[in-house]
Amino acid sequence: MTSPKNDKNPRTTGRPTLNEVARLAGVSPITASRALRGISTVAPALVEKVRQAALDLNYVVNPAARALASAQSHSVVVLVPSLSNLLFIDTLEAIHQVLRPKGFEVLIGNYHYCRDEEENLLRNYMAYQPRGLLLTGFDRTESARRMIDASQVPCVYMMELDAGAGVNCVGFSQVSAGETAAAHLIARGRKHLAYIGAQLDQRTLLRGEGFRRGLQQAGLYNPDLEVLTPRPSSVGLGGELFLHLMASQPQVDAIFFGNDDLAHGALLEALRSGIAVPGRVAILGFNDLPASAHMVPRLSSISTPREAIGRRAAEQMLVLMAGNRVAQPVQDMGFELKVREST
Amino acid sequence: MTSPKNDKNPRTTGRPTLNEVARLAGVSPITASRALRGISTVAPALVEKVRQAALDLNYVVNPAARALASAQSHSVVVLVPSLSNLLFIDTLEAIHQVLRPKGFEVLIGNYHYCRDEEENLLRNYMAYQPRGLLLTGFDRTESARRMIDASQVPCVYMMELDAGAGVNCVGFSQVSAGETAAAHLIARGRKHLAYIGAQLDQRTLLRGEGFRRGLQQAGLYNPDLEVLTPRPSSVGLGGELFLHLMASQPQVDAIFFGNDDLAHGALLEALRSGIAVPGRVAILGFNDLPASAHMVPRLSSISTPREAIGRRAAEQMLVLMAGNRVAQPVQDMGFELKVREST
DNA sequence: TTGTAAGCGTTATCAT
DNA sequence: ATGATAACGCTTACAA
Repeated sequence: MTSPKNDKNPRTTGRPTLNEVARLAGVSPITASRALRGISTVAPALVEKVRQAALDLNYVVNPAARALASAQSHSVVVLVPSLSNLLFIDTLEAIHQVLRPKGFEVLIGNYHYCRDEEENLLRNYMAYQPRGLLLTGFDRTESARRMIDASQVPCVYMMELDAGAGVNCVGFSQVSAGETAAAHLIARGRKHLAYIGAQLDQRTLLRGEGFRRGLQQAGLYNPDLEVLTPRPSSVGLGGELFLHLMASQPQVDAIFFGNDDLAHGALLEALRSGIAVPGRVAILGFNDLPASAHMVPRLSSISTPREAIGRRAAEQMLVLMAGNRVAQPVQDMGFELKVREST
Repeated sequence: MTSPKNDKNPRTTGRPTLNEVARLAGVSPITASRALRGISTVAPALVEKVRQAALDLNYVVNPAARALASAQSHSVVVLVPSLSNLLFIDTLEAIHQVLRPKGFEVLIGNYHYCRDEEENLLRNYMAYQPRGLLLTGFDRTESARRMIDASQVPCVYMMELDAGAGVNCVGFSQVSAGETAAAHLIARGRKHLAYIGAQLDQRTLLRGEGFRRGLQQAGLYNPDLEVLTPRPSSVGLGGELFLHLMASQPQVDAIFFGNDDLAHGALLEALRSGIAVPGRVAILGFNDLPASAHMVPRLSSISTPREAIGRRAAEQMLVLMAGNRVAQPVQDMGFELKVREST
């Protein structure tokens, strides 16, 4: 004489089921299912009834049952090389914002700029039968590549651009960002331009390549002024590398940093040791973090559309997961040079 | 005459099932299930057989089927108020590090310091029947609270401490952190001490309260020197509030900032406008972000054990999810005052 | 347009 | 210690 469903049954969750919604709405379960999923074959009046019943019962679908019945999960895996970089946080936020309202759950993996770790994460997350893969760049192990191909799971690559057949990617040209940096500093009349990059991931390398190319075209390239280290990028490291370079190559009059953290460190050490910026040396950053506009002097930087990249990539993913081909598989979201006081 | 299972059936995933493993091992599916789950009633010899069969077939359990049958997922929901703060990133990383190897998937929700958004996330994520909840602090809507209680899902609260019965929490006393800040600045001989806090979450308020208490005990409290704004915390805002306070209350000779971002902004603006730090005004931050030690002057700050909090909270959760009670439900991880140049 | 029947892959229950 | 059986809550296939 109590509640009709057995609350003590450990196999139930105690939550209302689609059956109960259907009963309350006076339709069959499958009709309720269709109504709730917005399948057009259901009469508007019934849809309304079912909606109301679901609301009344506080019904939420059981994702496990749905996934089992349809052999499709609703999870999308996103793999990024770092979380301590605001860059990827902004991108992740945007992805969440697009995917969550559509009922997808986002599984985040951080591989700490390590190819093997990315491969591992991929292998692990594949067990969840993800509906989609959002990956960062194109630099990964052969096994990882094979897993992705073999899985047949739709994949969107973020941050970089690649014209390969069947590749969906959203980003910008890292190389031309580097070229733009070079052009800007050269236009400022600088003659001894250096590049400082850390955490040598593909994109840092690509930017350095663009920068070098720009210098070469102007006949200003000097390999001694290229500082590359695999150490993880940080404010402290930026300061350290800056001081070392200024001491060993005193003729340097402009430095392009692979990212803003490094540039902040340089600015701070310049202040501490009385090196005039941009008087003696111009400093240009990359990514345009929120703090950059407030540095002393205010840091010129190349602003990257990380939020837009996340949004667009997620939107592409939605199209792909719906079984369609995206109209424009390669999306160049560009970048913007912000000229402030440091250059 | 082809493969025994119909590869064209859209309802299957094409992956090997427990049934096939069982068949290969020559046991019943349930025995295979038990063997794979490490349930002790299975004979060692059979366990070995099943293990081998699973390996041979490259079997991975179907999480959806498992969740449906057992009414238990393997996902743990973590809700944080922000991701743009390195604080929570470090905590999340640690949580992942503990939970992922144990086979749990971590679902992250960012509620942007908004109680209603937290409530929404909670409601949404509850549909996944999470096995555990890792929440930030104790300040939430009544509905959220009720949902948590009603769900019976084990919960660990991070960042703050609370001696309530049956509450599992890992953090430190925000109030005594504030008191420590006051004591330090007072010991430095400062007489006009201000508190600047933004993004008025519970913890910022609590720290302010501790700071105020410290000042009151020394007879140094002045309500005019308490600047609280709900605007989101940022470097830019810190600079702005700093300049405004110094102009309106020129007697101020020490400022405790609710977090390091704000303090960085203050330091930068002090530099720009020639306000001597710590000469004219001492600046103390909170959280000790990586950049703090490199500011000019180097920022004194209260360092918080965010990584340890995440790790410990996840470990508590593991205990709880195993159905046990944690030995020490309230874990004070402390904090550490780092005295550098700015105070 | 709606409904019936069956099954997705796993685990709980209860028997042996 | 092992197994037969019946769910778990939903969706696909097909029928009406």
